[in-house]
Amino acid sequence: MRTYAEAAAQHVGEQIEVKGWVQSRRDHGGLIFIDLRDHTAVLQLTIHPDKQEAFALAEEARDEYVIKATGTVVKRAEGLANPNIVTGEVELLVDELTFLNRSEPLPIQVNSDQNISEELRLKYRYLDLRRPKMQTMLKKRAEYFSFMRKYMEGHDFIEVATPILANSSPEGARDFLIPSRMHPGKFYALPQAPQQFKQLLMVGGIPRYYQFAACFRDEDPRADRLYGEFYQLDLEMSFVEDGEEVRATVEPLIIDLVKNFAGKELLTETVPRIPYQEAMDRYGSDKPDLRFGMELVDLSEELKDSNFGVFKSVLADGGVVKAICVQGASGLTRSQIDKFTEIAKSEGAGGLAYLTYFEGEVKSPIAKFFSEAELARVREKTGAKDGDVVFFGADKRLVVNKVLGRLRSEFADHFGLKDPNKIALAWIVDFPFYEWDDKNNRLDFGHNPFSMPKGGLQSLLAEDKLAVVADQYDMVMNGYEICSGAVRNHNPEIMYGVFALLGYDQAYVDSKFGAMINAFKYGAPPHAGCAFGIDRMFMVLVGEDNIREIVAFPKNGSGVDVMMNAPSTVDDAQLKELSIKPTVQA
RNA sequence: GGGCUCGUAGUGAAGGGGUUAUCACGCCUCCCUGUCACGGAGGAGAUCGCCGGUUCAAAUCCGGUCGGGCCCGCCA
Repeated sequence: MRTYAEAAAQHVGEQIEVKGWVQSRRDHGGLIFIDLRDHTAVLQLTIHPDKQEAFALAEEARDEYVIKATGTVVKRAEGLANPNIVTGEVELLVDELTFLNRSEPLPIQVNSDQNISEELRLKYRYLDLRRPKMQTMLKKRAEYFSFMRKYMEGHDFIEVATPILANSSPEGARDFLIPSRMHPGKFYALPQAPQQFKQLLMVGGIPRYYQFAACFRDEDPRADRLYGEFYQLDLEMSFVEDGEEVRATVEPLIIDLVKNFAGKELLTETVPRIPYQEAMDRYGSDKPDLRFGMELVDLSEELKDSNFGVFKSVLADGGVVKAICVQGASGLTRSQIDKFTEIAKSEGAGGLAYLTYFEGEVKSPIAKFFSEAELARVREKTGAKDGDVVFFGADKRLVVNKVLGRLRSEFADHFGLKDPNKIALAWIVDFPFYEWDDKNNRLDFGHNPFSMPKGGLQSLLAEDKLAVVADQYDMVMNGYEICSGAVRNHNPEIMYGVFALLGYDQAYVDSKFGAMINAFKYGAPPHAGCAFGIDRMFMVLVGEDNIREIVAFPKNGSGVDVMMNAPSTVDDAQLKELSIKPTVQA
């Protein structure tokens, strides 16, 4: 069987057989056309009444019937070609027609561009996948995987599969637990990432490992975060002591993907390395979108003597006053500004003060609190021009950065500053090893407890534990975190040390990470690696803003597979075998 | 767990206290030999998510509830 695209191009004049779905049927009474669809194209079948059996069937054909037709590929007569389809120069003059399967009227239309609710698309995903957009997506995704695999193989990475039935990990996300039949009362867990296994591979003498790793986390989803399961391009390299070596190894792959797979333009050929603190100060985010400017400006010094009560008290409490200048924002309506204010509040701001520059004047309810000199300094430092608006954040540094960082992104969306044809990459480096947990009022790990503190054991002695820096790095693509990695801690002494600072003793570390810490005692090489969130990266590369668009069978926002009805109840016999007794009735 | 938002024939949308709830696609019947999102004539199909309240009267207003989406929390 030939594809329709081939048939059109190479088999004119020949007798061929085609199979496919009825895309549409046009019945002219004495002549019937059927647009037949396969995975390559749509081909017009022409059925004349002199082929009695075929014609009778053609009258019965409906959308999405699966049919087989034999006939002759003929060039269409002058003026009858259809330039809108690839097979438009030809048609199949049908001799015989067979129904391979009928179709009931469809719950969602396959041959239409109309919007369909995601709920229905997911319920009838097998129909949704027939649409050209989804067909293209799946093909593109396969190509994407192939692209990455070739690169990894070409750089001496060895693919190793690690267990799916693994152990519950004490830190991190919520686990998916699997009850053990053979060991009643005990549980496996699906891996949140193959972190420990890949480090053990390094100890096992594998020089470079990679894997398309399935990762499982039971946390609430987002538009850029799948529920339950997702894939990482997971990799690790032994005898690496400097994270730059990992970054330099994988960076060309990502650049190649941007330029040659996605066909997009890089904002800068050289990928900047931005220290975490600098990213927070300048962009208010550890995953800044660098396609646009609108950087945060610190005005604490310039406004330290202002008469504005809010700023005054914040600065007195050791807080900061920062601002972003939004170009052309003077045209925002009151209700639009209210919306941005709500967003600011949702991130912890008390309100949203601003200065509007319009027709040579500064207009603002708060302008009267500032002296001419102060206003001049604000204007100079923010670079505000006529038509711009300067929005302020005043609070503790962390809060201000978060609020203005979010606003920066929201304003960029509003004003269309996120060029879909451009990709901006950055490495964010030097993450803090520890951070302060406000809720529990204690020190906690910032990111990954397995990364090496920069400066090793010595660094842990620092007075300010929050100043300890992890040799850890994230890659950011257009404001999305697409990769996280680190130079790992392969030294048992330092491992015990980083946990000791949080009050965990040696026995605790042994009990939780026994296999790994034990392995480190037998000649573990230094190693480093990273993992790319490849679903999310694919989403950004193909310009989608919802990650469910690029997955064949995603769960919905409530973690439900609406097509398969998972999760579901199970037989009592199954539960009994697993020694499980539910405390709630579903 | 919290905030915002949406829910009207199979699908997508319009309407917004008062006659028979509007349109497009799809579906059914009939006509049609060059269409290609064919065309023409006719038809069926909706307890306006659910429950309650206000009212002479609720799809419309109010309260609750269920379901979807986005966000916060969460995601070492």
